[in-house]
Amino acid sequence: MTDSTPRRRVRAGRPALSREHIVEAALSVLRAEGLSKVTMRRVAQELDTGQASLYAHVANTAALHAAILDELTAGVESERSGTWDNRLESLLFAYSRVLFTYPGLARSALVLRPMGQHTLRLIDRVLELLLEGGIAPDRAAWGVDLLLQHVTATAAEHAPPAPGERADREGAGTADASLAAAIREADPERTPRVAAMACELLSGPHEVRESWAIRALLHGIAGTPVRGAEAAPF
Amino acid sequence: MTDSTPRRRVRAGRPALSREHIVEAALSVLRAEGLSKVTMRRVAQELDTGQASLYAHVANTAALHAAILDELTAGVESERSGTWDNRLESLLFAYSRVLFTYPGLARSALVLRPMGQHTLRLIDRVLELLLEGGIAPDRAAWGVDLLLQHVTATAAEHAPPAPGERADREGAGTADASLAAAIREADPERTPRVAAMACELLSGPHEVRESWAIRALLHGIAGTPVRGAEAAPF
DNA sequence: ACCTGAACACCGTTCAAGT
DNA sequence: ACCTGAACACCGTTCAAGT
Repeated sequence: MTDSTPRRRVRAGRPALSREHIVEAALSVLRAEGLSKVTMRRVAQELDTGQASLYAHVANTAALHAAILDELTAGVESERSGTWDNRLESLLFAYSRVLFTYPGLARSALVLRPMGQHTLRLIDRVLELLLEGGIAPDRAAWGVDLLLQHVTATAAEHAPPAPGERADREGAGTADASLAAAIREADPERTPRVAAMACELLSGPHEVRESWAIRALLHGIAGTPVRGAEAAPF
Repeated sequence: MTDSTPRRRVRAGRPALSREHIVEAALSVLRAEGLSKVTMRRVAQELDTGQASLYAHVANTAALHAAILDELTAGVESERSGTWDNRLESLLFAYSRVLFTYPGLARSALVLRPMGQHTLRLIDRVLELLLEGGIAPDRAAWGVDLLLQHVTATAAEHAPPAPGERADREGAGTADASLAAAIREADPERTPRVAAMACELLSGPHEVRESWAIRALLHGIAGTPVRGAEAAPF
């Protein structure tokens, strides 16, 4: 907004570097080649400059990834009709879809804790829906974290390797499969319950489990007092 | 396992390399220098060999990290007395303590999904306690995931930078602080609820929030039917 | 079958020097 | 103030050659 006169000197058509341009370039690299290629070097190359130039606008690689995720969060919206809890679920699913599209980003998100404007909007919207559902403000405030954490962690866990993200012979994609194998082959002596309940542990398509999880979270958030040390009624 | 030997005393007479020796060496590097130093090169150096040698016993770096975490999980146990839910909470806290000690490991755990014998034991124990609490088996089976996911994600989010894990001027440690700042400075126009509830959003010491979260999860798991598509009663 | 040195193909970040 | 090339200090993984 400050520079209305782009001084394109070296090479025609090359605008001055800016945080905005950098994030834009990073996004295009992300879409084309996956998060593993969103490196300072690769993004700088995309902008026809040296990697060192980016550090004037972005603190480090983690900050760049956080900025990307916040940008992608801009498009996350809930359905406009339906009950509050259905709209909330659709909002979380929309966010989940972004994270599943770029699993590497989901994996970083828990650490990055991106707090850009779009992420704040998302938090605000979740809060709004929880309050609309009549959930006590103090429980709603603590519940937001729980809901977004769950969605993010789930994407990090279950999302397939994705575009250019090392789909090796045994990448992150087989994590689910090897987990299933480990549970199915559980020793009935050492881990009797896992062995006995292998079926239940591995049952259900992802969507159904996810829907259950969100309902369980809402149920727990709504029904668990913040102050009282007394046990919740089971 | 004996540790706290500053110099490589491991493989004194250079016995054959084995997966066990490698994990042991990796653990000692972890304890001394943090996860970021648990690299194929550094561990190989610890064993006085070339990095390529490790690949005969460990698939890749991720597998090595998973093996380490499973090993650390061996010591995780619940208190022996108290109500089932208090014992469960103590079990989760014990696991949490391991993850908080090596935050980098927590950060990887969601992706790694380590499924060694000790992790299976932990799952078995959680299942046992849920069933003891009278929670329906199908809900308990799906609930285990939710509980362990939460603990892991929380450690990944909130754990401080730790030993040798890049405690830079703006490492992962300030994530919490910058998040707090972002919420406190939230624009009342764009994000009115975040601005209005900043206090509630940021309130409470970690332990209290964590205890609330686990109670909320248990409450939700116990009270949310797996099959029924009907909304849970709020 | 296991072990090894060396190489390949990358990283993030810093810094002195330019403009 | 911004930009740059070059360098520093690392990575994971592969591979041909050894034993």
